[in-house]
Amino acid sequence: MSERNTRQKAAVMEVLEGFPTPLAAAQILARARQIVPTISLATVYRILKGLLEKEAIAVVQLPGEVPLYEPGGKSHHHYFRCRQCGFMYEVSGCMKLLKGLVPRGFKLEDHELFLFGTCSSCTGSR
Amino acid sequence: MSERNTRQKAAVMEVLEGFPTPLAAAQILARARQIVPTISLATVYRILKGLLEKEAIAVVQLPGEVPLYEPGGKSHHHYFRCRQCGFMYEVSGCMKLLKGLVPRGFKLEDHELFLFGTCSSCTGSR
DNA sequence: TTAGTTGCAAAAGGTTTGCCGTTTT
DNA sequence: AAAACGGCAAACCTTTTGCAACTAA
Repeated sequence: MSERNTRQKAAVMEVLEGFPTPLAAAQILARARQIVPTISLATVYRILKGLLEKEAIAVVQLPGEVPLYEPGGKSHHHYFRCRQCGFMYEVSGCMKLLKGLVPRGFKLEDHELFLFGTCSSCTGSR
Repeated sequence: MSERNTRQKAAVMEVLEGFPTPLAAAQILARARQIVPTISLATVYRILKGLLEKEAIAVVQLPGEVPLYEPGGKSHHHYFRCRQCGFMYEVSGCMKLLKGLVPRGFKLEDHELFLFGTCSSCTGSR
């Protein structure tokens, strides 16, 4: 038989879509429990896995941190993480300039970019 | 008292410096054991931690993979990982062009970039 | 009815820590 | 001799899996 629509799946997607930044599995669990109190962490992981395969969500893998999840379908983007407040700002307009970085004969298929620094709220800039 | 010079530390550094690409903790252990057969994984981790603090080595954190370690003191660089053969090619000449990506008022302090694709050996290019 | 799902608990994989005996200085 | 250090095993954390009970269709 085919895939079922369960309260748990709906809750996970609702959490992901209702939050402005990517979330870790544990955070998703906490928020999903406000909707379906009995949902377990194992279920969250299983649902995330399924959603990833369907590309309904995407993973954000900051170096050295646990994976974060966000709704899929967004256009190509990267993140700027503020070291002061921890907030992750989406950055778009990523250049194809990267192509110039690889030697002749190399085929660049994909890339991952993370920016770190201080956001305008934290620097006091306006 | 101050830091000691042990065979284990020497072995870990020797492994790291003698290898062309970054290595994972488990790989470092395997190779270090050829020098000091009794060295343990816990010791490798403790030594790596100490070397990191002194910045004698650096970590390479590919998204979704275990941390890799390389000798420190290299100039700013990134990696191109070939999806066919898995080899990691060092890429330098990273642009400050990134600065144009962040909004006004944001202070860009650091960045992490990973390139993925196929290397020239694997494409058959010459 | 019944195959996909869920919860729970156990397992796994990687990294860290406590304890105590060993080694460098 | 003493402070560091190393080995071993246990602890930790996050993610995965086995299994019996549950539930959407």
